[in-house]
Amino acid sequence: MSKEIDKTYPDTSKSLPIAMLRAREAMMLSFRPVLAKHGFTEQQWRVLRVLGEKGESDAGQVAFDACILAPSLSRIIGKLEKDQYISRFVDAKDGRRVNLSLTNSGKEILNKIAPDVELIYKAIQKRYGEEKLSTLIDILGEVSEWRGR
Amino acid sequence: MSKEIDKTYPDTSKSLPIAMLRAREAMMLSFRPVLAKHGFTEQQWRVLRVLGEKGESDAGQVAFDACILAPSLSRIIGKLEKDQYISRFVDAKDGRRVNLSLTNSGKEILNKIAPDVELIYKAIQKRYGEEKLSTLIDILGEVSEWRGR
DNA sequence: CACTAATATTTAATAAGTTAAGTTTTAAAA
DNA sequence: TTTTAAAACTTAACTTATTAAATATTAGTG
Repeated sequence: MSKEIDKTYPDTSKSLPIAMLRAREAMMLSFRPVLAKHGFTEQQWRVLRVLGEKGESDAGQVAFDACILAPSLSRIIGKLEKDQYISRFVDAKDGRRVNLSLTNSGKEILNKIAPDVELIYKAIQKRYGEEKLSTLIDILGEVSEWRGR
Repeated sequence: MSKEIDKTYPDTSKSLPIAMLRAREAMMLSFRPVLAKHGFTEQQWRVLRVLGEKGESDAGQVAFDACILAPSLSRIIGKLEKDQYISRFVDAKDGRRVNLSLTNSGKEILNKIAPDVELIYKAIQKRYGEEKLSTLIDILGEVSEWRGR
């Protein structure tokens, strides 16, 4: 009877959450400096992008789309509003809801930064191939539906 | 000439970083409560797991393996050491390096929590199939090599 | 209509992420 | 050897994440 390691858990290299973390981090190392150059964090950028895509959306939906928890979003939109990139106004029909949209200034900065970001994305696509990345996104999409056993 | 949207950036649904964020978040919604039940955060857990796997490792290596930046790790190991789950000692050969390892208490808690975590992982595997998940991990591994354009 | 429950957001407290700067120790150059 | 540069880690300052609690509004009940 050898003195073995009690290994009831998988190697970290086979951990899905860690694998996703590493892959994401590798990409963000390229994206972050571009955003930083314009004075934005990745979270702020996600909020701007989501609003640019949807035009107008309530805070809850933006939180979901940008993958940011409500409490974090509250402060993020607080700053973006202060900096005049977004507008915040209470919904007319439901006083609990807060609707958000880009200001002109917000649209301008979005269109200004987007090409730089897209450039990096294109380089990634070129290296790994659209098919592989699209497979990746598909599987990630499926796994995103996971809602606990 | 129609009044089109200036769309030089992709839909957020096609953004790889966001896709990875959402997929990871879906999983962590299952894992986090288990860790929280035992009083650990996911980052603390990653540190414990990495040390359980490697036995002993310097801070820089642990930071890489656990996907945590050095400044964050400094604080995390500060707490784990205070709580007696890990030992921290300066390397004999290189005075700059700090070596880390699990205490007995750390090993115990690791072996106590691991089965609960593994249970969830098995459920995920059962639902999506090992092949698909292994494809996912493979592609994520490739993308992790990305080092800027 | 009064009362209770549910929703949407915000505030608060603690932990972690990110960038820059600071320390200490080692390696390399002059 | 003295000086400089590099490496490993820590500290600091600010932003974000996470959980829980608080606020305000709407919806549902009796």
